[in-house]
Amino acid sequence: MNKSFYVTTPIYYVNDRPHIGHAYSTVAADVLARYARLRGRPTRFLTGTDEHGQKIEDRAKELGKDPQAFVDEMSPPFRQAFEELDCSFDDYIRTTEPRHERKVADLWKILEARGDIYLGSYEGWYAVADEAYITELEYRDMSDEEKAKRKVERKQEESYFFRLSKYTQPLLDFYEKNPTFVQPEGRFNEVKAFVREGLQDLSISRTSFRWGIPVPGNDAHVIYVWLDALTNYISALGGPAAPGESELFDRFWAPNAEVVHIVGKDILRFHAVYWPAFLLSAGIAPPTQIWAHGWLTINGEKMSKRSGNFIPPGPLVEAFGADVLRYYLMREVGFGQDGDFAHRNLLARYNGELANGLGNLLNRMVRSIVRRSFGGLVPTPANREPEDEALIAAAQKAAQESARHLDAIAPHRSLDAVWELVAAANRYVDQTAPWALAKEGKTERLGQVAYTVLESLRWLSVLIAPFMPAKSVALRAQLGLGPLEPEEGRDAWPAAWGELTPGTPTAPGEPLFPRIDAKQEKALLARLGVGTAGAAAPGAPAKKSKQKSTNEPPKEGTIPFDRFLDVELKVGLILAAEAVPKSDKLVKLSVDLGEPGPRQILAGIRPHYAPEALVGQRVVVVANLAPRKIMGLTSEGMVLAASDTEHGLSVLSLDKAIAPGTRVS
RNA sequence: GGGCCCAUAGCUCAAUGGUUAGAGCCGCCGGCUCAUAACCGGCUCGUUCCUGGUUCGAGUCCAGGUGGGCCUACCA
Repeated sequence: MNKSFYVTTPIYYVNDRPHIGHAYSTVAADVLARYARLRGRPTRFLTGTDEHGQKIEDRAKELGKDPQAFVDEMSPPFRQAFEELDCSFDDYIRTTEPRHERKVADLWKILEARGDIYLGSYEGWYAVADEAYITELEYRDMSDEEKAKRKVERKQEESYFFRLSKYTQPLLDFYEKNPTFVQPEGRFNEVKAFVREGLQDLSISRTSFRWGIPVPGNDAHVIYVWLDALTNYISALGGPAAPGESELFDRFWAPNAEVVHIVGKDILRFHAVYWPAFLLSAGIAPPTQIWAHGWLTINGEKMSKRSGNFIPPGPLVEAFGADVLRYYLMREVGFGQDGDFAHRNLLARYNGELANGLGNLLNRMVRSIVRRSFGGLVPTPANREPEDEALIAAAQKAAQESARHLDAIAPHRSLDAVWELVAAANRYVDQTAPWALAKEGKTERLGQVAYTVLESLRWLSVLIAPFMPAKSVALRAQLGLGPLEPEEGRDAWPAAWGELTPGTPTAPGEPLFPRIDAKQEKALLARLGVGTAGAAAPGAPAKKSKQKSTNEPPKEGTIPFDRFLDVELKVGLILAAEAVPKSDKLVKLSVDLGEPGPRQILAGIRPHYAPEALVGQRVVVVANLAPRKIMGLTSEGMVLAASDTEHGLSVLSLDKAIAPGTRVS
């Protein structure tokens, strides 16, 4: 278990402000890092920002700023947000730092020396927002809104390519040998399926903008942002580097090190396919594991700036404290699954689990029982009764299980296991009824009972430490203990019962988690700008719903009327039709939509209709569909049709001569 | 079109092929009173999506179907 541990978050693109999703990834990585340190493992935790690319260049220009000045302004809020969240990163890398840029160039030269880089040219649809070309199909399947949002444009440029195709088989072999390389497993299946289809060479340079790392030996090109960005994971360690050249690289990117990249499911392919391919080419071992977590919705709705549920972590930290937010994020959502961030649920968990559960346990014992009966000193344990043994067993089980789940990167399960102990301890207090023992003057037994609970609390202070570092310190302070001080090589996870020293003065203090009553709750929610409508009821969290809220929340599976109106259906008169050469299905139609000129629309109806039979037909056309290019031809709309296996396909047509261009409703 | 994943209580989720399918939350009833209107106990709610199959035994394995999510592809 003394393998060194290197955990990373994605580096965050600075064309955005920090939000709860960034917080989620980073907190998860922090929990793993803090846990590893407690276990005595040499640990390194990296986060940072991704600062190159066209989007940044454009945005800076819009603002009339130098790109460097712009990113210098945008990066610190991330760092600050993570500091506020008590994230214990050892390094914060920015891709505009010289230490990084140098290493990206080094990696490029290595790939080039391997013969895996060549100069070619590339034409396709380019999504400026993603800094990536998208396939013809992706383009076609994308809504207009989406295209505008992602700034998709046609582009041709000279480009360097990485021989990704060469790595199809090596990657498949690598996956075979590393069956837990990608987690969760379902995501790994998707990755494998993608690679199995065969990989295309990857364009890894751009000439269309300047804000990037220049290609070594050809200043006309800058290096593709993903090659740039992914390299951060090693550049921050001083890699690529020959053995002995960089101590960090030797230590944390070594055969005996465990390297875990925490990523969002949206960037899995870059991490699970491109990144290991680059590394294989460079003769560097790929990471141990890529963990793809899911997305958070906010009170049941997709997070977006427009709908006002773009949640920055700052106000939440202010309202609840970093630890509570961290706890909620890690407790509520199964890691790897999508989940919902619901303010109501946060409050429910706060009161139910933190205040009533752990907070009250500490309070009833330290501030009341120990203070009154033992003058605030940790009592001396006496003979153990079976019920005491049961609680000790519960503590041991909680420690083992929570560790097991953290080892498996299942933080929510880990907390589940810890709260089993909280519940067991509260039950134990009820069963043993220390107040009755005090009344009966059974001091010895009372001492044993109190000690057992205090020692359980000490264990709990360690078990919660990865999740709630500040609360761990506060809890330990009340027990008369100093903060945990992890040391490499010393496993601090609780294992031995009875390390709490009798006679230690406890320090009863304010409640660890003061209960939030209904009135405060209302005020808090108002301050956070959360209405009652959007918040899920406790115990009945909203299932993720795609609807935007309107006056009356629409029923599941329905859309509001105005959404329907977004689709412009019109009567179209087919003026001409011909089969598209080299296509089995496509028919090229010329359709009158009552506009100055006819539209060219492609339809996959060849097997069911002879082209000439279509001429003169009045059909229903989606008139405001984004144009799509299919087999080199542009289609400016869509003809509605229905099909089943029995009858084949049937085009919707009108039985009266309604004028072309008439709106269908 | 191809593929992957999922479906268990009102909600969120557990259950190496092996008793009577569990836990938390919500709800109801009761107890206790050291404690933060906290804590503890009890109760209600299940055709484990459907139909078949394998097996001594299926929530679990297999086939098909239904519903949902996702990946992928020259279906608008």
